[in-house]
Amino acid sequence: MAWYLHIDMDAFFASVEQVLDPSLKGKPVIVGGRSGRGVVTSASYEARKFGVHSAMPGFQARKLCPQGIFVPNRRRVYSEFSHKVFAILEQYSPEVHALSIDEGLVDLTGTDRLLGPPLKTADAIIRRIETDLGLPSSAGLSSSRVTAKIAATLAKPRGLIYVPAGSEKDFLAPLAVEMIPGVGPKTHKALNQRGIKTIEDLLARAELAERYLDLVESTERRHHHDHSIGNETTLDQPVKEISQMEKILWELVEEVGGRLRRDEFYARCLTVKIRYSNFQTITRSRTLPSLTCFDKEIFETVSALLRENVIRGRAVRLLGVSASALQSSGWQEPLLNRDKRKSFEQLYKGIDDLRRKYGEEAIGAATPRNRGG
DNA sequence: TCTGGGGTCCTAGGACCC
DNA sequence: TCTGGGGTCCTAGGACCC
Repeated sequence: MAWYLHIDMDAFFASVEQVLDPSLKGKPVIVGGRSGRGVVTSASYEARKFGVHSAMPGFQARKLCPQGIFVPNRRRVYSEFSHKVFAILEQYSPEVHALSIDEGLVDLTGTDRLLGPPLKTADAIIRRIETDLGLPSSAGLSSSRVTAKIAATLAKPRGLIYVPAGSEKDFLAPLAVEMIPGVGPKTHKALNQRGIKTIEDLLARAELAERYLDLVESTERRHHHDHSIGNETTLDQPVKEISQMEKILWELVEEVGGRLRRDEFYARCLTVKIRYSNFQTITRSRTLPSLTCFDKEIFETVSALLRENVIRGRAVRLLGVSASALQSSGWQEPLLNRDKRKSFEQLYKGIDDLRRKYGEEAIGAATPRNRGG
């Protein structure tokens, strides 16, 4: 019998902030949403009482919860805590999958001889995360991965739901279809229009059930078969000038290029993303004849894509750059002749080191980058 | 003061090849 | 003389997730 434990951290970013600053404990902490166009990325349960939730525009959160304590996003800090959480999970099973920064799937199949019954282990894991790191989490334990995930969601906050083998259908049947991961607003609406409101309704329509539940199961199977690295930014003010857009594009390129080199990847496909102020969004991509991880080459491609595709005179509110079809540089054939590539890599490594040491402004390149002069 | 930023996956059409 | 059928790659858009 397979046993899957799905762990989902409660209000993860906000909880980390409360651990790092205990004076925030018990208070309505809201991460993100401080600047004009920002949105909330995490809200403590104290803040949720006021109706604040993640993805909510900041101004709305402030209106609902004026006494909220707004703190900036600290992605790197949350990543470090995420690693600590997974380090704990890995002590209970060799099969641990990170599904996101704050969700993990632990395969407890066959661990009972060593650790005891899965339910006992599940309980031990969430206690351990709480005592070692001070972080609350919720969990679902089931013989199916999807059911475990749904159970973890229903268990929130600080809960554990166990779905005994054989009772999965009874557990799922009364739940709303939108509880199924992968069923978002559009699919939800489409299903509702056909009179399908619960998972039981869905199961009664064999052909649909197959489609959606298959879709869900395959979510688990399909790991990162590809991979991409991107950076995008919403502008403080919409921009109409190409030259201004290129300055911003250059900053995005430096970020993407830096990450490619740090993670030792070459990209074969580059994409530029343009969102106009009416929120219409287009992407334009180009597959390169050869691989690259160099800022200058990336910039040449994405700025060409921008110039060829942006509609002149229309205000742009967001620009993005992303690199995909990545290949690890560890085993990649040399793209340039060996010596040339080496010297390029040394040059870029030097630049990246300086940036790390002295900050982003320490060193530029012979391309526009100082936004606003 | 409408709507972030990081992603993954799926679909669908066209080019191109055999 | 019309018009097959399979496969892969590329591109664009969109749904969805955290």
